Amino acid sequence: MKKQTVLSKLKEQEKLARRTIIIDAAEKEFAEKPFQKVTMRDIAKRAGISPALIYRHFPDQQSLFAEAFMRGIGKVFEKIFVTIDESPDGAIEQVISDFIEYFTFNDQYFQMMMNFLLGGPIDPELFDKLTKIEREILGHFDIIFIKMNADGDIRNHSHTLFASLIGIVATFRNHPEKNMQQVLMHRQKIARNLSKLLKNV
Amino acid sequence: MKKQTVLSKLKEQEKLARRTIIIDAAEKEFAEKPFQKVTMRDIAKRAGISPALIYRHFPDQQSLFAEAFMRGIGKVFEKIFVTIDESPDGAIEQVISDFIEYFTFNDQYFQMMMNFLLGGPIDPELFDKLTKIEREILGHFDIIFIKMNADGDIRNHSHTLFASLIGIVATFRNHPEKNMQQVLMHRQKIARNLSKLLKNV
DNA sequence: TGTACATCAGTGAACGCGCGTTCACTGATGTAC
DNA sequence: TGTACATCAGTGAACGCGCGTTCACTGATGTAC
Repeated sequence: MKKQTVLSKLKEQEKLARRTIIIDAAEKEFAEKPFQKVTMRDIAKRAGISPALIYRHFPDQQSLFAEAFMRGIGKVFEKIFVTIDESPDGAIEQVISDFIEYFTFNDQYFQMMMNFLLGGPIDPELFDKLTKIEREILGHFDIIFIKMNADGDIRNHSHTLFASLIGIVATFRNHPEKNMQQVLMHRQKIARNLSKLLKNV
Repeated sequence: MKKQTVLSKLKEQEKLARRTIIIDAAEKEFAEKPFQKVTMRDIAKRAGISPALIYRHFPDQQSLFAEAFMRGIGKVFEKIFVTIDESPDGAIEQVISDFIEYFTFNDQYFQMMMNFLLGGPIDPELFDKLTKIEREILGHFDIIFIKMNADGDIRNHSHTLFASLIGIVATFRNHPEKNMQQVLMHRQKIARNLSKLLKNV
């Protein structure tokens, strides 16, 4: 292997490492305040770099936020998908409960998801990525209902499940200083009701 | 009746009329673009007045938006409440369908609702009003389930219904230039599935 | 090995814009005497 | 009935601030000869 290649590989890694540092910094900021309030300056400060440097790694704010979002939700859904795939009956209760729990303790990502869903027009490339994720989720939800031998339109059930989960997290939230455990319990209670309903399909 | 009283009553009416004109203008703007993009200048222009004048009637932007929102959703829910009250069985399908239809064609208000739900801290007075509306809605949803002789925790069913409705509207939306009728049909399809599930409670 | 030049990560300050809100002022109408 | 003064809706322009993004520059490291 040529020396140049080695060096350029190191350069690549370095670049990647910097990207990671920036995304980490962004995540930390998101954890502290609503993501709408997180500024490029905040992130730069947290990462210990100049704001301008962020633009050497991401074309704009939306791209950075999107990448942080992808990385964030990637983890949960991988776990959820494994649960679905490995369970003989699709483990609907577990899936619902994991979904609720994750988005309760990572509200940043829920907020971002809502923002992508509700917010106006976005970059087409980003739109494609999000559509792909949504399809993946629905695809796996289908598996649940197939394993349950559900009657009727499987995809329709998946849509119902997905929408209801989103709705539960969107609707019941931190009233001024109600703590997170209470919110979680309330959501889980409604979620259990939902599970029960969906068991009869 | 004294002349002064008459005059001051007219003054009052005039003032109220101006308020109404401003709210109307705001609603018209909301109908044309996502409410986040509607500016005070836009509204003033639409109402044919100076931006500064708005501040003689509303202390700030949030108050104006909130009032427009209240007026907007007030209409649907009144109608929905009547449906519930007058139907022998609570008319759950009708209620679900009306809810979906209204928020499909009045997405502005849905967006505002989401904004209040998700957005951080708001004026306490406004918060109270919104909480009151939510309670009213849940209270009427309770009536549905009572009329249906539902088993188990009634309020929990109402929460489930409310959350799912919100979720359906939040989740399935205008993909770039999919027309509103198609979106409505898709939502109604999921909503019918939800109705079916909730009939078994 | 030494020198001139290229590359490129990295920077702090500045640009530019949007937008809520306020300011200082006008002019019409009402009121007191 | 006429005059001086008060009130108040209404205005256009300006203030102020936040924040994404870009600019012009620096300095370290690599490369060619």
